[in-house]
Amino acid sequence: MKDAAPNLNQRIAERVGQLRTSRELSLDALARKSGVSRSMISLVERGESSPTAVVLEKLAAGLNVPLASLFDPPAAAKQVLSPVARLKDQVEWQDPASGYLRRNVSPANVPQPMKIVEVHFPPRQRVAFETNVRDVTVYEQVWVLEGTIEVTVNNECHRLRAGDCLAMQLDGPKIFHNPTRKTARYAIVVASDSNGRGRR
DNA sequence: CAAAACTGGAGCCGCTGTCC
DNA sequence: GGACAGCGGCTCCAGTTTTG
Repeated sequence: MKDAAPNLNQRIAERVGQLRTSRELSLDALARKSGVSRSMISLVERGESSPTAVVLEKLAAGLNVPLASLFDPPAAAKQVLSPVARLKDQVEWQDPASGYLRRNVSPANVPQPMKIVEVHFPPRQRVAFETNVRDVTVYEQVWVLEGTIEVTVNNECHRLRAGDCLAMQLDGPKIFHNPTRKTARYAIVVASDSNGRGRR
């Protein structure tokens, strides 16, 4: 899926722009909320930059959505809401910085509070999310399917092997690290407390 | 060391609201 | 209606940081 990347950048661009305007945030306002410069946000919204996972996570926090929902098609495009997401239709995105590959497994835009994401995490790589506090509570569970990863949440490091599952809340910095020489594969289940709140 | 990602400042342009 | 100010979006640029 190499040629899908520009398409996906376009999708992220539309999605970020749509979420920002729906929250009535200017570039400046989102820049202040997310900690990403407005120049960068402008580049992302025009699809002229390949943002890293760290930047996207900051933007997602500023927009009060889970990172995974930045890969959903824009609301206008959700004409047919299928409860099934076929493998070929599941969006894949690769972090240009670490090379980690994530796939949104869950069907896009279904009105449910949880999402499943599959991640292939390259050997020796490390991704540090700052994870700003959101107005809504976001919960995550990481279930390791293959290999070993270390997840540091609130300064506590958890070494997870195949079959292990870690539950955490997205309200502080977290670091994903694969200390081994083998790609790790894990599933993330993300759920948010989206009970209407999130207005601030 | 080079390239890419990223930041922050400055300037330009278009739109909108207000005042005379 | 025209002048003006304020705001938002975009672009350019110089500089820093990170990564391979």
